[in-house]
Amino acid sequence: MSDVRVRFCPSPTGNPHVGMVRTALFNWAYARHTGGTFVFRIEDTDSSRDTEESYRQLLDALAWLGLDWDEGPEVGGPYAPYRQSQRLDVYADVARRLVEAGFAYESFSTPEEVEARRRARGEDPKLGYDNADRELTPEQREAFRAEGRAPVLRMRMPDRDWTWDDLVRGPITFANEHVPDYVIVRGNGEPLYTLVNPVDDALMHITHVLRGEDLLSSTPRQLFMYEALAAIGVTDGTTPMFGHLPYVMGEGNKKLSKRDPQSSLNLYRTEGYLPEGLLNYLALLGWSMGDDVELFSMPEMAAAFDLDRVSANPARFDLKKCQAINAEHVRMLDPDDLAARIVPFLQGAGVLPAEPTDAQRDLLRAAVPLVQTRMTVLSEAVGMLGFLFVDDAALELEGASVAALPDDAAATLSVAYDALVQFEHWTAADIEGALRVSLVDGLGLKPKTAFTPVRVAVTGRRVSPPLFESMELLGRESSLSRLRSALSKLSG
RNA sequence: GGCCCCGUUGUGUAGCGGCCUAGCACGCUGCCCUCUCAAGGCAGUAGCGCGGGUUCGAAUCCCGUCGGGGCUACCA
Repeated sequence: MSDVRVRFCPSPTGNPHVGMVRTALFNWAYARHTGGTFVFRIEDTDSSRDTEESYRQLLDALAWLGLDWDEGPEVGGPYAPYRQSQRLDVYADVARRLVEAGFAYESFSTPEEVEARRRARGEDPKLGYDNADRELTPEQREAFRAEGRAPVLRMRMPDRDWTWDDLVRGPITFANEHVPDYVIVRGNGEPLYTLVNPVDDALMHITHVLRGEDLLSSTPRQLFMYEALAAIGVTDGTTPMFGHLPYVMGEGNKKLSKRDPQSSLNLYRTEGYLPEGLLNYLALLGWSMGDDVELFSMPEMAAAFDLDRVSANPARFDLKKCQAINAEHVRMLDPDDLAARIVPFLQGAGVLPAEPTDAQRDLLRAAVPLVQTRMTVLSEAVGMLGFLFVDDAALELEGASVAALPDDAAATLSVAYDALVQFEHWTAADIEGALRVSLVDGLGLKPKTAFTPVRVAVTGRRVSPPLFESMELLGRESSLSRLRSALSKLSG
């Protein structure tokens, strides 16, 4: 095992989204590539926004995706607990020591007061906090408390510039005046991200921080936090390397937001994307393997993943491309595996019962090769294969498909029935042969014209898996029964 | 407004000074194959934001400019 320690530390708010998954994936891949440790930490210190349901979904999402973590909820680890809501005493202690050492101080100013002061000085009110509370005397602080004010805690930023060598962007510098005395603890005593994130990264010995670009500007303040933590003896002073991942964009030029339906991981799960397909696509958003290879498994990605191939420019989420990548993964699946993955979708649609019979499982397994190259997502199996499992009497003929049939469709069906009913062999090749002789040769129809009415009669749709193979799987009795039934519907 | 990041076809990328008359994939268009739809095969479409430099030579290096995005909270 290498010394590399990376982490994925989402806040449990709302539903898991694809941008979050991409961040998790890159961290996971880097840990697996380096033989390091992947830490999963829950940043649930905002009691007003965090929910238990969101927490459960987070665990469920990573498990479904197969992004296994080495330390974190449910598996534990040397720095447990990994839910920040269970570590509040740690942060309270650190905050107290930061104040005692002079790195942090109590601040009573309200945002309105800060703005008013800046205006009075003829300054831009948007400049933010003005360090007014830095040197309050004990008497002044008492006076504020007497007014009923509860102070926040702010870091006392030293007067210097901040530079680091970003893992994906190279050297980045922020000038001193653009890094404010930021708040680390709320007036009500709740610690903020600005405190808990670097504290835990330091305590958990994180070596590489790979996170979204939105956190770029908070890096300077965290750099100082590391120094402060070392100075008060909380850590040994090691600071992680930072790498800021590009945004995942939605439609237009906006960052993909949680509100955007296209960003919802659950959507992709319910539509039947394969975890490996979704992850493969997401990997392409900001990383490339090179050598014109863009189709790979997660073990292959882990073997190849390196930070120097991570791009800094924002990538737009392209559903079409995502579908294409997923379809490739569907095709790469072993048919038995595909069949097993399809079962829940057929069950969910009521096509299969909760406990499918052996005959149903065999039929599905036999049918899978017919649809494997035709599917983009698993949920499509319901529409493609449903006709195989429904009772003959319950088969519904799609209205539009029936309407598009030519006028002589009934006659075609009649001839087809007569040709097949006297036929004892029931293999795809025999069925095809019989229908070609009777319809194409006999009636002089084009193959497409000849077979479409039969297809609609047997499968209920104009578009279906290959007809003759489908009829073989369906069996002689069902096939003939459906021809009879369609014939009477068309004639009547 | 200030700060920071980003800038190769519609989209994602390869490219890290000459192999680029810019490659690959998705998309789109056409053709082939064909029992429908797919898959597959073939062909086509479209790009280095702009302007200066540096250099014998720039998509690749530098500067400027324009454009896009993010941050600017007692959210993360």
